Amino acid sequence: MKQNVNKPTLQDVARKAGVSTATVSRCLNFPDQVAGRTQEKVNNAVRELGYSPDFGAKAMAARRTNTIGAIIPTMANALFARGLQAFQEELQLHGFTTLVASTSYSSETEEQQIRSLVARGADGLLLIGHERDPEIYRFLETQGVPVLISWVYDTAATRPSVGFDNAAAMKEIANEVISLGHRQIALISAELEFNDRATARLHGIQDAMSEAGLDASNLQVVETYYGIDEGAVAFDELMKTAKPPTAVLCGNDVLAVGALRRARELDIKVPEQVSIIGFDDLDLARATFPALTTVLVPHREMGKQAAIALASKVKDDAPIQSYELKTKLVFRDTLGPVL
Amino acid sequence: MKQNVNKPTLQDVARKAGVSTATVSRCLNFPDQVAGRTQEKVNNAVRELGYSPDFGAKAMAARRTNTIGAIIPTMANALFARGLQAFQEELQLHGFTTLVASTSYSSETEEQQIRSLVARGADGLLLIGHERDPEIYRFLETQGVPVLISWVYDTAATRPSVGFDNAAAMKEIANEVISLGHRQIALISAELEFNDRATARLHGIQDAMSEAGLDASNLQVVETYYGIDEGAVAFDELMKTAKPPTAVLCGNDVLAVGALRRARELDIKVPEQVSIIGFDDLDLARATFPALTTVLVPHREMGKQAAIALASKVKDDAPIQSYELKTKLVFRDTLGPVL
DNA sequence: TTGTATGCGTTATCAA
DNA sequence: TTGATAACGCATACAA
Repeated sequence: MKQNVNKPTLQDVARKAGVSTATVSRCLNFPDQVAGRTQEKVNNAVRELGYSPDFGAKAMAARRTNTIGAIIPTMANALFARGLQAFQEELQLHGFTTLVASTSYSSETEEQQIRSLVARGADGLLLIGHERDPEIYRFLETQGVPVLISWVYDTAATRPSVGFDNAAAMKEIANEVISLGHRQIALISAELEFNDRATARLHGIQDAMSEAGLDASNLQVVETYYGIDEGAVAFDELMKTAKPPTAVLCGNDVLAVGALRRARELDIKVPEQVSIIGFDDLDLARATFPALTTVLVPHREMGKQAAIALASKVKDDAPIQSYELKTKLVFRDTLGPVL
Repeated sequence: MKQNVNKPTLQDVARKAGVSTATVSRCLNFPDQVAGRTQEKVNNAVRELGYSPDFGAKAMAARRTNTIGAIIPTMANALFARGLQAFQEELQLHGFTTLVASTSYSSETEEQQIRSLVARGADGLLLIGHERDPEIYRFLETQGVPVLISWVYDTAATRPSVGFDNAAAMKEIANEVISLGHRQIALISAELEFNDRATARLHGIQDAMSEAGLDASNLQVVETYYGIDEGAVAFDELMKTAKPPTAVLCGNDVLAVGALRRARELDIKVPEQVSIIGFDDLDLARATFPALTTVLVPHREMGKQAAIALASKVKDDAPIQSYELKTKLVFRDTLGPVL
């Protein structure tokens, strides 16, 4: 590669304005320390040259980047987008830029992304879920990069987190399902490995069932990727088993929408023949027909609180306070009693 | 802020391994140029110290970052996510990292993001649509950062692009609508200012109508943000007008899903009473009931081709070839004849 | 195969 | 209020 155009540097601006580089730097960062006339000269030079400071050089000299990294499993659906948006907006208020990376639910990719963001000088990191190789946590410690875990709140965890109790949320809706007479229950879940949210949700159902005296064999679990089509396929699978479930709980709304679509294609009435329950309460959940019964997760609030916690940690080295958000059942039209 | 932990540097590694910094650098970047025993010593030191190279310093010294920036209007829905994912995957194959930023459809924010990514050393940039302040294009030229425009293909444009003909795509579906007898037509569009895709789609409809001898007054246009709820509100508005449309074209599937939801809430039969047409053919379009008639945009292929074009431009300074992708009408269940 | 020395673009310290 | 200059962490041309 050749870089045939040379980006203007502080030097160039200084030369053009007839001042020193130090003055230009000050003029850009602390304008009040510079005389009005000098400011003008500098600003003109900056404009004429189309100067833009080099981030790398700046980071190196200033020893901080005002950048926070966020690593989420996927951008392919609205699952994380909503919370992330709020996270980003709040951080901007605090003067931080957010760098986003996604992992496609691969712990290997996540590790790469973590290293990449740290290398890029992220002053702090937002990660989803606790579960990952201890080696990574060690790495982050030696690098001195503060981390905040989100999308989960687990009192048993050693690290601070801003999120909700995945197990309790799922247990709550499972209790409703059971109280409506459902005995054959299924869960369409994300892959469980390295996904403590998904695992916790499964445990929530198992808890509810065992408390209701239901045998574990009454629960069928299908693990799949997140996606509408995947939800449809999983639903198909479940309906073909010897004892098809009368209630299908889904790890998220996207999967539930897929299940709902396939139910319609198979001419299975929802909720008369099968109940389908989502998780997250995305916009999507109200767009289907029948509208999806689901669990509301306050994503925006979660993103905002995570941003506040991380910003104050990075700026003032304040210890991160864990913060629990409450989920809420949203009853719409896809959950009904067993007939 | 205090950084109480000091990140290990090349120096530290070199000292620990008992070699020079140059050797460490080589060992990390060109392992074959280093003796086996030396490699071991260095790698051990790297591991023990948890060393990770400083991106800023690296970029400054190497004068390139292997980073491509992509700036999209929003991450809040799947509209851009699908194409971006493919873009990113392809770039990774070519050894590039992708940095993503979003603008919330604000041209001001877009300018900030462009400057930010350039400052961060992006070797190239992917931008959506042609229309923006000429000043920005000048800036990018003085910075020597190659730009590729996507999501549009416009033979009239001076800059190379990888995308599709928005006007033609919308015109094609509008022709179908008109041939089914629709005379009162509406468009629920994104805001038109600084959005040449939305503008082109509007023109496509206008073209089709004028060719069919329909007066412009038969077309109602509602501009709104992208979102399911926004689509619902816009549909509401349209149905309250003196001459409600019999066909509602939407700038994208997300708006169409919202319109569809509101139609159901208002007990308006689709497509018997009103036809609703989407754009993009997201997964979403098959999840609704009735399933959405829409225009397929090959997002993944578009992202991939954009990545290929941009990568070869950055690596080999090859001129960017514009590339046109074809859209396709997808007839499902929301478009019918006027009864 | 390895080491030395220099420069990358910026900030920040110290003088003037 | 300004200027000279020393870091910052790394890559690389050149020497050994």
